[in-house]
Amino acid sequence: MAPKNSDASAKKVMNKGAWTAEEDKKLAQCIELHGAKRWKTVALKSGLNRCGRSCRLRWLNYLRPNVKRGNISDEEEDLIIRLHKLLGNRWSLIAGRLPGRTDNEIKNYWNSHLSKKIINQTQKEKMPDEPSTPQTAMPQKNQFKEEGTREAWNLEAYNFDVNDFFEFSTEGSSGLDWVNKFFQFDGDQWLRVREEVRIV
DNA sequence: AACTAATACAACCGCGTTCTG
DNA sequence: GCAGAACGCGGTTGTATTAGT
Repeated sequence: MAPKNSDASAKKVMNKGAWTAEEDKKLAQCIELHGAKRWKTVALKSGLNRCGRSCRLRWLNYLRPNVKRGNISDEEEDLIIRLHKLLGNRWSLIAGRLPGRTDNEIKNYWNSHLSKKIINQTQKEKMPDEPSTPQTAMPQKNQFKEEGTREAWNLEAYNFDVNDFFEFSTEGSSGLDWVNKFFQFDGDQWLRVREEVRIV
C-alpha cells in the first residue's frame, strides 16, 4: 500500500488553489521540454511549487491540446447518459468515448446537470403511488472493493462482462460511432440491455 | 442595492493500482 | 519478489458566479 498523500509529504508547503495564467504558461513550457510524464519531475522542473498530481490534473483537464471546454452538445449529453447507465460512475471510461472531454468535466456535468435532470425525468414517469425504486441497478464502488479489483468487475445485473464487449483501448473512432455500433448489436443479451439502456 | 440561496466548476484528497529499483 | 514511489480514478470540497427576494 502506498503512503498516503505522497506528493504532500514533501516538507515544503505547496501552492494550492486556482492556477494563474503565468503558472499555466510555465507548466505548458515545462511539459513541452520534458513531456507529460513523470509529474514529480515536471513539478520540480517547472519551478511552480505545485505538487505533481496538481500539475497532472491541470494539464489533463485544461492545458492539453484538443481539450474541449463547455458547450456539451445534445448528442454528447445523450451519450453520457447512456454510458452512465451502462458503466456507472466510471468517469474515465465514459470520457474515453467522448473525444476531447475529460473525466472531471463529465463528472461535474453529471453531478450538476444530468443527475437532477434524470431524477426529474424519473419522477415524471413514475405513477404517484408507485413505490420508489433505485434509479439504477448498477453495482457501485463498494462492490469493486468487495470483489478485490475494479477491472474484474462485471455487470451481473445484465449477465455480461463489460470488458469482454468493449475495446476501450480503441483510438480514433468517435464516441458516437462507437455507441451507434454498440446499439446495433442484435444478440439476445443486447436486446435486453438495449431495453434497459434506452433513454426516452 | 444588499443579502441569501442555488448553481457550476476547478481543484484537492484518499485510496487502489501500477511501476520501478 | 518486495517495498516504496508514482500514477490514476472517483468522491468531495471550496469558491466564484448567478438568480431570486
